[in-house]
This record gives sequence, structure tokens and C-alpha cells, in this order.
Amino acid sequence: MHGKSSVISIPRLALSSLAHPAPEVAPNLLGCILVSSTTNGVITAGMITETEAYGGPNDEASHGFRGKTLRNRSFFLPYGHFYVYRSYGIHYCVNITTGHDDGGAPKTYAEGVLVRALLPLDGIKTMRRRRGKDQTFPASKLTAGPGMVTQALGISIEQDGLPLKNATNVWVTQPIKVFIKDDISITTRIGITKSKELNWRFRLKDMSSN
DNA sequence: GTCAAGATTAGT
DNA sequence: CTAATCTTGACG
Repeated sequence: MHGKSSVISIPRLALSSLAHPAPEVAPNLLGCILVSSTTNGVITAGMITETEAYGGPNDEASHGFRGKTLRNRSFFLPYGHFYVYRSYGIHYCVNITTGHDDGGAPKTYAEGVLVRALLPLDGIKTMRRRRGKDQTFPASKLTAGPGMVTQALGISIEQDGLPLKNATNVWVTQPIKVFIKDDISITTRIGITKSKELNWRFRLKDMSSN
């Protein structure tokens, strides 16, 4: 993506596609582009290649499982909002809230999709790691890990709770490619100790070696 | 009040 | 394997 064909011209994701349980939405976000202009207005963007679903009444690994707190309150927003949280005190991770259309009523439980990896498409020269020897994100190499996704796009707690619609500086496009079942690997989630049995991790195949 | 664990990552 | 570093829940 450069020059004439900018990610800015790609239509945004229809919010109605988020009005479903997180495990249903998570695979459908593969191929969508997460776009940010938080870094001095420069566009940084990448295609979502890995997601995980969290939430609902029975997911013990969900931050919302034990109710609303100051940290996770955005997770309880209606579908179509960003929930950004600080992980291990040092990283940020970004989720997109999902759920049934409740007419704006408060959700009884939190639900959303964690963005775990991107294929960088735009603003790659602007992407910077906060730590590490090589601070750059090499072009066309996968940006893997939820903490890396937010570093690459300059997403922090300032974007927590923002709506996808009328978003100020972060948004999601419609899918730029449609994937079939065989393109997606479905496994258990990473880095959790509870509700480990759920197959709620969705990855595009043939990207792991990239 | 103390303490341990956590949807993580980089360096040894 | 361990450090870095913040929030939460359990305990008392």
C-alpha cells in the first residue's frame, strides 16, 4: 500500500459484522486491516493475520469474567469499541468488542477479539519498537504478538474505549481478502491457564514462517 | 496492609 | 530462564 492505493480509501468494516459472539467474529476479522494515525498523523496499517476470542459467560480466561473494574470497563462496551489494556505492566494489547445488539443497554458480560498479529502494509518506516536492539519492523515480515501489534501502530491506553465508528485515529477496514476454512488454523489460545480447552485462536496458515 | 499471578517480550 | 512493571483479587 503506497501512493495512490492508500488504506484510507478502503471502506470500514460494517459494525453489524461485530454483532455476534466473539468466537464467531474472530475468524472473520482475519484479512481486515487495522489502521492507526496516532503517530504524528502518519498512517500505519497491517492486515490482521491472527486473532483470539475472549469473553461470554463461561470463559474464565476473560478479563471480564469477574466483573467490571477500572482496567477492563471498555471490554463491557457494546460491540464496535476498542478495549486496550496494559499487559504485565509493560505492554498494551488491543481488542475489538463484539456481542449481540443490545440497543445500547449495558452488557451483562464482556466479549471481544484480541488482535495478535499483523502483516504490515502501510507506514512500515514509521513503525518502531519500544525496546530491543533493532527498533524497526521489517517490511512484509509478520508483526507477531499482541504487544508488538500495538507498538507497531502506536496504540496505547489513550485509544481505550474509542468507538470504531467515527473513530478518531484508529479503525478497522472491511476484509481485503476472503479466506476459506482451509486457510485458517484453529487452536487453543496462548498464554492462559484457565479455559485452556477452548479452540478460540484463529490464524492464517502459511504466515507463521513469514 | 502484603503477596502472587497475569490474554508479554527481550536478553542471557 | 529471568527481568521489567502495573492491576487485580485473595487474605487477614
